[in-house]
Amino acid sequence: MSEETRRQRLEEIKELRNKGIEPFPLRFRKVHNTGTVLEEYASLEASQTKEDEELSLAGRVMAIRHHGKSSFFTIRDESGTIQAYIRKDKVGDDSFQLFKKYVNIGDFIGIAGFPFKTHTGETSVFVKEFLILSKSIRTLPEKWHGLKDKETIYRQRYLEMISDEGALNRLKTRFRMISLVRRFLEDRGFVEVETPVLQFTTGGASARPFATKINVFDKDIFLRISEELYLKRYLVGGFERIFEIGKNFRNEGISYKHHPEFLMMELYQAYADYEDIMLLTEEMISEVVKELTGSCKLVYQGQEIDFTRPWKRVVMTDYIKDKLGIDILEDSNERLLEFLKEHDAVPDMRERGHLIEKLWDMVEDDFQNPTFVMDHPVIISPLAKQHPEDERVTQRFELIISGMECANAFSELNDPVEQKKRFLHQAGLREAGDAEAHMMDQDFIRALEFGMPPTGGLGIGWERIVMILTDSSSIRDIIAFPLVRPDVQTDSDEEIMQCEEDQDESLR
RNA sequence: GGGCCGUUAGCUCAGUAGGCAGAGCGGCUGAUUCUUAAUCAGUAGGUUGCAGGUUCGACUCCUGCACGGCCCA
Repeated sequence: MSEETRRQRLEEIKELRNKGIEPFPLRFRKVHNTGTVLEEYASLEASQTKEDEELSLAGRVMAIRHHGKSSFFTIRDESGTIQAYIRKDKVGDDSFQLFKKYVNIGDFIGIAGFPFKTHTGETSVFVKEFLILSKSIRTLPEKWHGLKDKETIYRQRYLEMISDEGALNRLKTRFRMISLVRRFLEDRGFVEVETPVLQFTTGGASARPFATKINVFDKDIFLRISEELYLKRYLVGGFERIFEIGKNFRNEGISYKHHPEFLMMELYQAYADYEDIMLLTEEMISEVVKELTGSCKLVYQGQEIDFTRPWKRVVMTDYIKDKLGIDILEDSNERLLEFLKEHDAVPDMRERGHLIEKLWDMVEDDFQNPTFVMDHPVIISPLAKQHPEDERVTQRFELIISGMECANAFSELNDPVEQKKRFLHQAGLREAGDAEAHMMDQDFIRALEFGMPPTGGLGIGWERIVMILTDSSSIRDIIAFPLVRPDVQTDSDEEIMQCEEDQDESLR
């Protein structure tokens, strides 16, 4: 085991302290970044030195190549990796011995020196002084093959970040994207607001919530499944353009595109309808894609995806009729069920809405390029306003990219009487055993009774879009710390024992 | 929930009709003042995921369990 390596490192820490060297000092004056240094001195000639320049860098030691009286090593900081060169005649015997004996791969060190280029033309730092900033007592994953084991990657993502630059960049893309979305919306007058995560009545989506207990009230309480119903209360209160970016929680399965806690963005624009929102969605997403990839076209899992506007629009009922020969507005429940039976796709719940959802699932995969699927039936859209030209459907759209639902939007239902009717229908489904049906939210109805302006609303699951931007096959690849089943062995016993052993050792 | 696959040194991976458990990287010791997957010599490191079973003998075959991955619901 590398238990031996750990003990060696712990021993070295003691030795350093005995020499009066603190292996975990408080701070270091880091002046330069490796990235900017590499850029700034790129034009040096091979073998050229700049002895009058002073550099101060810090980072993790990623590789060391000892050569007797000199050593090359690389350090990595957030901006990149740079090579450094340390030589006995430059730093003195003691310092050089200290480096050779006590600096290991994985340690953080700070270095002071000057820039130069090696004979082979690599920009490097000639070390005049160094300082150990943090000792590592565990072995890093192998440098060449990196970390491959999915389980270790998910449980110890920091290891993947250290050993796989691609993984680090995927996460950086995620956070950069969120920042771009914020700026985009703020530039257009949207205000970022917040809504409660803990709710007694969850709503705004069809999903099972996580339930917990709140002690002060001794009552069951849920984690939100969407932000919608509270955001609309802001509109009742007088806000006109709002958005929220935050985690939502759904107590459902995990798949390549589902994760129990996920990033949701919702926005609401008063006096707008779903047409306005469709244009906004196109503009926002294509701008973000272009900013992050430099192009409107990219390849996702071997398939080209073209974000060039305008995006294709498809009316849901027409598409299903063309594709499956089923009229989801007119055909009887028996006909729908019969068709689903033929295709071995009968859902657990058999209310009409479930049958329609299932039929849609059968064709959703057809869309690779961004496509708006529009005008969903009222029965599966309890929060959307009816279409003035056809009362059986709503002014709603979903955005499908690479077969994944990436956005959901509608002209918001603001008629309190109609909304109550829709909730009552949902309550009926709940009675019938549909755990995902919407809960009745009396206060929300009351809010609507005070009046909410006509409003267009939108929800985007940005994580799926990051997947596409980073060519990730699973949503877990762009969630830094995805949910994994607790590993009893390593998460408790072993680690606790190890802590105790370390304690014992330090007492000796 | 069902099917398939995986779990061997810190990491990446080999392995055998069932017959002493291997390599590379990393570690340690030594050599080496322009290397860059540095090189060279030596060396340590394993409850083969866990628990049973079959067998003279199991990393290998069987059963159960745990964790993970992929596909399906």
